[in-house]
Amino acid sequence: MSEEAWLPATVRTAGIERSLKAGETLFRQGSRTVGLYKVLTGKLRLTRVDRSGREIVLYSAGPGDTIAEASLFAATYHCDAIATTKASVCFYPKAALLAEFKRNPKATEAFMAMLARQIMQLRTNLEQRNIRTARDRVRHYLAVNLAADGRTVTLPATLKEFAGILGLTHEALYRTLAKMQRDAEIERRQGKIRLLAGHDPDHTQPPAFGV
Amino acid sequence: MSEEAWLPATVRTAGIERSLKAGETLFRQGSRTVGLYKVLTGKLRLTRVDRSGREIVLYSAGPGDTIAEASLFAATYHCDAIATTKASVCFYPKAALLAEFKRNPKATEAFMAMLARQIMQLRTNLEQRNIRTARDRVRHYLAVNLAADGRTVTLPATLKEFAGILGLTHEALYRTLAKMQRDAEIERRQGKIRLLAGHDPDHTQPPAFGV
DNA sequence: CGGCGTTTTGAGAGAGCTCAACATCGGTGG
DNA sequence: CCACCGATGTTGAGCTCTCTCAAAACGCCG
Repeated sequence: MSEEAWLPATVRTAGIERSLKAGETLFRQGSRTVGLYKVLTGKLRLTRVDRSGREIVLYSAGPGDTIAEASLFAATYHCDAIATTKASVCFYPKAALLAEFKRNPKATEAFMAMLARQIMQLRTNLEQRNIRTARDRVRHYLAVNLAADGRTVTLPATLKEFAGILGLTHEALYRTLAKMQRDAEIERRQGKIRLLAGHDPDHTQPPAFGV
Repeated sequence: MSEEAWLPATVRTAGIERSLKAGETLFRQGSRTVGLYKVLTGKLRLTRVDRSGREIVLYSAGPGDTIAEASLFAATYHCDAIATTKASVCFYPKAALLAEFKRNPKATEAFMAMLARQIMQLRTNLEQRNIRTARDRVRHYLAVNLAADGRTVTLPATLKEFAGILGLTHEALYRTLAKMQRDAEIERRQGKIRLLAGHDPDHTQPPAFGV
């Protein structure tokens, strides 16, 4: 997840850089955990393979994101990490981090907060997967990932990747986006989507009180 | 999530018990966070309401589970907590916990580990939601929730609740279970499901290496 | 210029959702 | 003790939506 601040300088310097070619594997589900990684450049995806051999995307990590944090406390990784594009990561050994946490409460709290944020993010993803129609799923994604202007969203590099994140086939996504364009609900330009007037996003976490 | 050990005695005693009637709300999405809760008896469900007004279950918490941990670091709760049955919970004020974490590294590490486990759990749920057919979803649930004997699974109190956890309509679940019984894949007896021979569960996290 | 992967569009089929009716169970009150 | 009532459990039929398989532009890179 995107969080720059939690790594104290002492640990940051212990990081070991590594670069990966597109398609290269960083770690596999089941292999022993050695530490966590921070994405410097490029994109990695965290995936699992279901029983029908289909690859499902658990998370798509970009620069600044940290991956495999949860594995700090597990013996083995619980998903695959594969480079989607050429990428470079920084590796932080498990022992160094745990030692640092023992010493530095600040770092600990920041790390905990990051884990907490990640949990919320995952809950949001889970919510997303419960939406049945492709159109509403796209809408939900847009609502959650709106830029500061409240009108545009930057899409993942390829639509195929986007489809994977949404849990749709790419065909279904193409069709849905095309339909939404025809209906003047969105506008697509160079990897960005713009919501058009009359189609305000519903805020997934409204400041709603009251029973 | 189920974890008994992370609460140090000093904080445990700061807990305030509270009981809820079936259907009563513990907290609502959007309201200010005051702390986290541990379920003592009964069941609570964490839900969100999607735009179509449908309630979706993010998590179903039973005795021993802790809920709203992530909210420790957030200003507002990000989902609803509603008692499914008559229930009692123990409330731990945010400030007390944070203070304890500053003092007690052991507690901190245990809490972090719990967050990490929860992340893994959520990833598993996410994986589950990617399964399209009801039958495979049930199979996946069974595989992940098998008791020690490797053959039986205790279901949630009602099938409706179970359907919610699986992200299916209750009708679809009824039909699927009935079919699986007809096919002699499972056996249902008093709230439990038993896998029958010839239908070994696939282990979702196999000790698989290779590649 | 020739692959190779992404982007599109087409047609068909399967699976769950929706709406609807009915059975069953447990608790409540007459 | 029994009738009533609400919620859960169960089954039926039709519909809609995505998935799947297929094929064809399009873009990029060697």
